[in-house]
Amino acid sequence: MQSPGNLDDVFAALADSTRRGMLERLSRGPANISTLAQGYEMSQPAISKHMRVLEKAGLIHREKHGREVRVSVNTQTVEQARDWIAYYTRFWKQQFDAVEHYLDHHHVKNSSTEEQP
Amino acid sequence: MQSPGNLDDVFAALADSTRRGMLERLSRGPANISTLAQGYEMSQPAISKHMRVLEKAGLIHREKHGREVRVSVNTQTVEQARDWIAYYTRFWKQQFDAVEHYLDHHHVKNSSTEEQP
DNA sequence: GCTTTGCATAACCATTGGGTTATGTTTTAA
DNA sequence: TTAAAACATAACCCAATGGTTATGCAAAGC
Repeated sequence: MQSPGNLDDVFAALADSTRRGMLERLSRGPANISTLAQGYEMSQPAISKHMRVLEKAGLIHREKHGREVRVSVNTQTVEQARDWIAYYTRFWKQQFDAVEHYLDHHHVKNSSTEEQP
Repeated sequence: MQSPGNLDDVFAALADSTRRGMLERLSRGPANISTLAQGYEMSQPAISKHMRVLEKAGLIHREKHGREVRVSVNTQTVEQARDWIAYYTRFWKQQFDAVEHYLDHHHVKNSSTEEQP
């Protein structure tokens, strides 16, 4: 049973283009591991390791069907990561807009890194 | 000039609670590095390294003011990461909902990992 | 002027991460 | 029943990460 995924593991799992590619592939529906491995020039154990990382992060769910493993995305964990960013983005943009507003009202655009002599 | 940040670097930067803590702190407004370091029991060079990671990822912007460095969040990069997740979340949830719908119509809930004998 | 403050940088160390080859196990196909 | 397919696991290698101490350096304070 994969944990809901702490953010350290979740973001670390997303920090690899191979794993992101697999998740993108999974947006077209669940797939076997060998299917997910298509197009990646790396050994099968390497793929296996990536799956472990994604699973430990709680980003995917595995289902054994005979000798194959069907993988699907755990939307809860994915939304958890998105929500962390989305929550703070609100405040970050807010202050960003405030600076824009300030610059706009003082007609000093393009001065972000300038030093006044 | 920091790059717009490729997703590898961005997510890797987010995969550390110290750095996420600093970004959270920055949601209350820009701050000096020494201010950001408050509450973390680690050496100053360690903090410096974290700042470099955040900057290389394009997540923050530095502004020298005398001997101090004012740090603020680069909202573009942050939104870029959020958008990647948000975009695929749509499809992931879609198929997730489809499965839910299927299970609902066949009255076979709680059967995700069961094997029928 | 001299000292302290706020950083950066270098050199080092232990751990982790992403890859490999080799091997094993279970299920399916011939 | 024997072979092949679809995985997992172990042992290893090398580069990257996150921390340290030591040092340097420019700006501020006294």
